[in-house]
Amino acid sequence: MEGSRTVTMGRTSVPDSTIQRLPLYLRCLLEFEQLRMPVVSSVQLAESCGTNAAQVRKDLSYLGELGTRGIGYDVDGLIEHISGVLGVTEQRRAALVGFGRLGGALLGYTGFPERGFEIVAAYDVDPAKIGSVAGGVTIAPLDDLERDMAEHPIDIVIISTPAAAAQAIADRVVKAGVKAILNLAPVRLVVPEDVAVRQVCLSTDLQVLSFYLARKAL
Amino acid sequence: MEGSRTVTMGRTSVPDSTIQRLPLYLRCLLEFEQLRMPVVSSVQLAESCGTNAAQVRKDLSYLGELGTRGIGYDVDGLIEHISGVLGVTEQRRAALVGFGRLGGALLGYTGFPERGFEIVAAYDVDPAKIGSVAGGVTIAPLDDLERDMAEHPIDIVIISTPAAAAQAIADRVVKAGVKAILNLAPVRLVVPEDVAVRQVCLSTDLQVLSFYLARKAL
DNA sequence: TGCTGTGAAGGAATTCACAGCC
DNA sequence: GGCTGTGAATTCCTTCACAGCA
Repeated sequence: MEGSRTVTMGRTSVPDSTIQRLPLYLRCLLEFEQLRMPVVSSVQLAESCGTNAAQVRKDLSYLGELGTRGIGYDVDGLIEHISGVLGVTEQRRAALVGFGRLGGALLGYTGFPERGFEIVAAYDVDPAKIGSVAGGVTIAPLDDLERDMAEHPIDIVIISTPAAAAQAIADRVVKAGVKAILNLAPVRLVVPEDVAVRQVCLSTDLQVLSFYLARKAL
Repeated sequence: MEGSRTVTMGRTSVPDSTIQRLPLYLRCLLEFEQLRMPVVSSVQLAESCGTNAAQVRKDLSYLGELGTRGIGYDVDGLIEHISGVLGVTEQRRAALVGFGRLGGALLGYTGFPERGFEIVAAYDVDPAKIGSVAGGVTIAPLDDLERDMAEHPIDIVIISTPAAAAQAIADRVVKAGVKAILNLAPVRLVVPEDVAVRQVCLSTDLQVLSFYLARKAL
């Protein structure tokens, strides 16, 4: 990852920026579905997710000819299709490493399953935490990680350890065959290029906001 | 924000993409500082934050002529300068709305102050939570929000309520004069264009990772 | 007529390559 | 010689505008 710009997809290729918007489209479509709307236009979809209609049409056209001219997009069909492209039609198996406050919050979060994810295992090094149960999983010692993953493969690992421990964890899970990591620790992970990493850092986002405040005040 | 691409900055303008990398540079520079390195080159900085040297030089050049040809960038000076541009030289005051598991984790997080932020107030609607203390602040009833903010202005509001409540909170804090919001609820907030919003959604990131897994498996 | 799908145009961001300075 | 700063070139993304179809 890190450097890749587009991803081959069937005969054509989907830009990275489009991929990042697909989850957003999906979320909006699910709202339209709950409103019992059978069809949406690119204008409606754009409005509900804060883009413009041309963007929506271009993005969706990368996935195929999903709409009907003169009518719009079938909501259920589009949900189905985008879910398929994102690979969340069946549940993805995630594991959590680092059962601190943040890790605990994630284990308790009930929104993942309906978005295609389930946290099926959690690990920590602290003996005091091992054995406790949260979100339906029992915290296991970090040493079990490799054995567990060999028995029950994991799609995505979520790292919520302190910064200092994150790289070592990444190395271990990569060696265990994991190809996708969500990193919540404030460090840039170094991984082989066939491993996808996404970095979430609230401090970074806060600093970006701070920049806009600073500009505004000038 | 939402739509803005570049931001005027003195006589010139800084691309949005550059701004998003500044916090990353800052983090790496702080590591160099701890290693007692007085000077870094664009190559070193690029390496430590996973970009390339040309990118680093371009980005930094938007902020002024901060380096010395033949030598590199003065670490302390650059930290100072970027902190200034990001507006985190003095502590920013943040307030948290929604003291659930995630909100609690944020209040407990000790990393914010060293990155220029302090959570100075926290609110919730649940009477059972009001009055409890976490991370040095007492959870106040949501109704106190406007009065508190009138007395002690807040720079940034962090919304960690359920999705359904987020927009109403946003409306209230915007009315109270807040110009920057970090939204952790999985909904697109609608705000006036002079208000900056950043959306953090782990499900979205997980789905993007899932996409890459799906492509890999094809 | 209404709305999608898409080539073409326009605009941004990244990378290149080298002039300019230490 | 080494490294920054930056116009120019390239690549990527977005927007436009309209052809094509229900």
